[in-house]
Amino acid sequence: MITARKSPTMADVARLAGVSPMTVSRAFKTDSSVSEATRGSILRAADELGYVFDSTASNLRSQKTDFIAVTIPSINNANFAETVRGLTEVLKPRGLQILLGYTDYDMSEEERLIEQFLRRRPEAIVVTGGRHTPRARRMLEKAAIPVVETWDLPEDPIGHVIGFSNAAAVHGMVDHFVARGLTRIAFIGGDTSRDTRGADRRTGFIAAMQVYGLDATRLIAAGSPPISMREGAKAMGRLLDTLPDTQAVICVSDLSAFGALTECQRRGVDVPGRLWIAGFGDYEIAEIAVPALTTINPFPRAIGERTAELILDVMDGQQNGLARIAISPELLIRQSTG
Amino acid sequence: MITARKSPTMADVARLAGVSPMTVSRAFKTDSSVSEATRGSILRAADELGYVFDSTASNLRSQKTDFIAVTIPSINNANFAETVRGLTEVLKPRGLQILLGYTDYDMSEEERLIEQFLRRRPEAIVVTGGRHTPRARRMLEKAAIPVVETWDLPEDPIGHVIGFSNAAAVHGMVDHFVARGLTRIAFIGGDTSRDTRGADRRTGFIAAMQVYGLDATRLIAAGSPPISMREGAKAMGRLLDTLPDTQAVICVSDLSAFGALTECQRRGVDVPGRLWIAGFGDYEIAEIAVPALTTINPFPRAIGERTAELILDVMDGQQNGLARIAISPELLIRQSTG
DNA sequence: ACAGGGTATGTTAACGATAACATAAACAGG
DNA sequence: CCTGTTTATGTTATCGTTAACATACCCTGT
Repeated sequence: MITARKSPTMADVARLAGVSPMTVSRAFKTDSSVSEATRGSILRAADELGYVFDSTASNLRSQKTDFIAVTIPSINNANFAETVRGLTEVLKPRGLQILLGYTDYDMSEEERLIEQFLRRRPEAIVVTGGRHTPRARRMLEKAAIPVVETWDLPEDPIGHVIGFSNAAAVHGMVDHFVARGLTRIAFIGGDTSRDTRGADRRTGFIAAMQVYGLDATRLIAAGSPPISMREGAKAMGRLLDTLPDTQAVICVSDLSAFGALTECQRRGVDVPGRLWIAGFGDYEIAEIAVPALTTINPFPRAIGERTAELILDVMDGQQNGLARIAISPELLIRQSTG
Repeated sequence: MITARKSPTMADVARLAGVSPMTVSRAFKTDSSVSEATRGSILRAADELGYVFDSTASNLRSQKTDFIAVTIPSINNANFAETVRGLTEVLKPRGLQILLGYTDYDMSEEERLIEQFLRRRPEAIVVTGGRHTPRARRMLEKAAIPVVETWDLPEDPIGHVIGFSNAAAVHGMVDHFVARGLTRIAFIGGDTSRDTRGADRRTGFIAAMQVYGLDATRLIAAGSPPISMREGAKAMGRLLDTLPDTQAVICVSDLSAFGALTECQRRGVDVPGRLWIAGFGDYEIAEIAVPALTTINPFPRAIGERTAELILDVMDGQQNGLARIAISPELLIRQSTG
């Protein structure tokens, strides 16, 4: 800390090791042809000087950053975290690093992030969802790198797509309930379409109810998305107060579903005896709650893994056209529904 | 996509706008002195060409990356997520971007990450916890940037510290239970010290029990940290089977505490009637569970905010020596304990 | 009218690595 | 023994931006 002189460069290491800077550069990438003796003395010299490789220079000259930019709606969400883990796990062995940002479910924040990220010259960019501001969309379209939209199956994709239909998944859940003989089914979700995937789930609910000619107006709006356990509980309170004859509730996520369940526990409402509750996402809480919650597993880890594999294929020239990979969510029937 | 020619540079923009590249550079940083007319025509030219500012070149020349490197143990953890949110919120307005990586509670993975990150020349680096591999420690010591260790109060810190004593926090919880007259208290945690903060909590538990001359051997090891809800439930099963006279259980986190609670629900064990349960972290589930869980709030958001503020102060030359900021966790007594 | 000071722009060189090309030495095969 | 190939290293120029310095012009006050 006393001597704050400039940090050493490859030239310094080269001088100490008695070789040219180019040889030092080669010694630092494992695949290159440098004799073991030379590499040894270079690494020793680097260690002695406390040399730290400078990626910023390397990035500029080689026009490669080894960054994969990723935007997710929230960093505090087990589902998106799993997608990021899937991505990381596949990309790390290839020396690619994730540049992660979260949008707080805000499209204009997403736009800001995308702009920032593209300036850093990532090798590819992964975004969550298929809806973006016009400017964000334009930036992605013009970016000369692979673009992957995930967690959705947009009709008019920008580039590659790896996801599923949120609407169809919830539709399938309604199908199941109707097949079991229920008719008075409600939906708890956020009160705006900030969370577009949540809005799609509500859309799927309404569409399914209408297919069966059932009342599709039992919709409880529970605050600004993403709604929390607490908001789920409050919404359930309102539902029990205003539509007490409801037979089943589908919640926009497992978190709100669990909150709803706790409200039933507080009020002594028997689940599933008097009311069924289902969620979305297959969070850990859904499996362990008492009763365990019926939910939908969208395979978030697989979304991340497939996305990473696709990116690697594109980089290797193995993938030519634009991919559109549909993940099939799985309906998990548990004790909370019958 | 048809024309894949090289992307335009400032020189191209300059040519089209009829100015020098330097003026383009100035036009792209808001604070600089460029006439409104010139800036306008430059931005128009940039837009026409689809120019995207190249940070990699800027970073190299200006020796500034505007990156703040941050490593956390897990990306799927509401507590660490809050810390990252606190960091982001304070750093974003200053144009600083977080370079986030997670270690999976693995010190050698942390070492790998730190090395990768330092190569990217961040303006500062934030790590979670005070224990690192010798090499990681050396790299941080030699890094010519501010280093902040968080979520802990290490005795021999590398640089700045913003955190709290996990041991002392749990000690305080034991104090409370003992004051309420309990003597047979157990601890549920992971079975290795991979999660050093979890291990510190167990240490604090044992120390406190010994202070009161109580049996400090009611320790249930529940798998590799961080332990999940499921593992918490399994551990509670073992506790009820082997030490049925236990009066209270302190769990290493709210997640395992909630898992433990569900096991009691499945077995018909009354909480808090027959057994008290407490957790750590003040996750949302602790507040909404029925009964609500007693826990400890370590103010993860504040840790992030204070850390970011400290970094800004150091960068502004407002902070000279090494900071050591102690956060005081808050004990939250809820229905699950009495 | 002229020194003094700000404002708007230009010129030059450099940040630290490496792609592309060049070369010397070692080696192999007929 | 000589040509052809491989292996290990060196030389040169460059990636795209901006720090540092230079300059031209327009004020303003006395």
